[in-house]
Amino acid sequence: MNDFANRTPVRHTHAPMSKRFYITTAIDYVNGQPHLGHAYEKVITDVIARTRRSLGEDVFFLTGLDEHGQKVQQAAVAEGKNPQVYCDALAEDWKAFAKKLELTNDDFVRTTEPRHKQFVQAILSRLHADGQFYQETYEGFYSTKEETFLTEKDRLPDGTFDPAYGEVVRLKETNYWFKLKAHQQWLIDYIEANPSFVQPDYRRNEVLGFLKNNELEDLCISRPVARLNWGIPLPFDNDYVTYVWFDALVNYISIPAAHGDAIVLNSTNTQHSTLNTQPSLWPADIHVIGKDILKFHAVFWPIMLKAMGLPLPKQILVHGWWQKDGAKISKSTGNIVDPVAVIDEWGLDAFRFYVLRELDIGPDGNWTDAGFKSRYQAELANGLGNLVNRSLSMLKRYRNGVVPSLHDELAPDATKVIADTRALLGQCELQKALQTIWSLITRANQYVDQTKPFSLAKDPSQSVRLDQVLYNLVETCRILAVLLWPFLPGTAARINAQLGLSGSPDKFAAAVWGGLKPGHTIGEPAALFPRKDT
RNA sequence: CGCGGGGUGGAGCAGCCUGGUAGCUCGCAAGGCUCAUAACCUUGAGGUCCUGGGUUCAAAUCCCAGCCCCGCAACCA
Repeated sequence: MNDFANRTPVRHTHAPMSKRFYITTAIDYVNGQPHLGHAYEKVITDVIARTRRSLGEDVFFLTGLDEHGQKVQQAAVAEGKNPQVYCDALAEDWKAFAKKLELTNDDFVRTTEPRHKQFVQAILSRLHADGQFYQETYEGFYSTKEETFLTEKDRLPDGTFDPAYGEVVRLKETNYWFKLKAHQQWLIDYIEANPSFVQPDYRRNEVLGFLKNNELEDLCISRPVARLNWGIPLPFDNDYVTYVWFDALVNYISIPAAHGDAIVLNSTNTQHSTLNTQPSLWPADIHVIGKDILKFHAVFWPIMLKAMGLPLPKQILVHGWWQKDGAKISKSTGNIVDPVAVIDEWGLDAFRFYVLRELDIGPDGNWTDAGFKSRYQAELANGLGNLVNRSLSMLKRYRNGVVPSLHDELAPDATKVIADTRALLGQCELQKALQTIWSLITRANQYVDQTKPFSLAKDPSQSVRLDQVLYNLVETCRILAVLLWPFLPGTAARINAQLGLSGSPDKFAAAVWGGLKPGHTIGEPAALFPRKDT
């Protein structure tokens, strides 16, 4: 379970000073159950991470948990537990969830860990010393029930507040604020000059629209301990804890710091350091997030980083939300998809395939059980599974499983698909990549129909031709395993095993025609995606 | 004047930025094949590309106006 951290030092020794491909998911609020949205974001990120590794890059993939805040505190108290004990138990569930999804994360951050808290305090001290914060007293309407300040927007048309807020009182509270508003124009200029910073483009436009039409307010970064004590104390004022921004977002750099990233460690010092500042992790290459937290990542976070003197992440990749059966996913109405239940029934790869194939990164999507079954049956069972099964079965039956001489009739098609897939993967076009890979499956199935190996097998004079056809088919299956590995790692491994190959098809470099050697004996064919007749 | 997303053959979608025979998956119909998970291959039927204007030699695609759906705040990715 806790093998994440152990991988990192090993990789470090290989390339200690070169920039690694650093990709993150948002960290999830621990006080909730993992659901489809969480699974989706993690799977997307995992596929990108696996893709980069397959292409030979040194990758660091981070995911984790946000564990501070009022809700956790309250929930823990309600159960009569210490908040840390409460979080520790939940964190095990989330780690199990990551394992269920077979994520290849290199670390798993928890914001209650000392390594994170220490870094947060260090960076807060540094920024405080730099004069980035100031204190101000805010007076406003406060809901004692919800423990939150209300704004004019929360007023009902008749001027009152919704009864759900309970008693609303005027309250004065002094807090620390981060100087955000001064950087508005800088951020606009930056986003305009860097079109790939926020993707897809329509999300970028949304951010620019927001920035151009609204005046930024400075960011309140603290809460009095009297109101919230489950948080990281401000190092310069123990009467406060830091609020979510300087806690959760900072995970993206606190973990690099914990791994010795020089550029991040330097940022906690006010004086210039002679440390080697050659980057190893930071800046992140991609932050994968949901559309709901776009503002935090595309507005607050860049300005925070600017204040810290750190470079900005290269890209914020924003995905959409899932609906189920055309309606909002809602626990209260029972309109939910339980990813664990789906995985248990259909297998992890079927789940990964559906969410990646059904929905492009960006738009909202719609989960339907019928659609899931349809894709499982049509694309996985009848498409991929059947092609591999029929190809290997014929080699087994007609040639006793021995790979014949090289032949390259399908090589041009395969090579084209390999090149296209590679280009699409480089752009994180996961859905289009899958469509492209499937075009090779379709091509191979057509090839069977056109060449009729089962007929050739009945005519001894066609033996050479049969060898040629069989080689093309089996070699195509081998290449498919390599192309599919980032998406369907288990299936790719099973194809490889059925081909009698050792090792994992996890290197894109192996996607070159002619990899299967004549004389090699394949393993036993077996259905990859058993048909489900229910 | 809330904001955002969308209206394309029976269903679900792509195309629209960078105008030029309307494409994909599923479903349906007919045919072929039998190696394979009753899977595979071919062909076909089926579309006022929401409406009305405009620009253009040419608009699903650009511009204007309108109509209609769907989300919107803490269960939230």
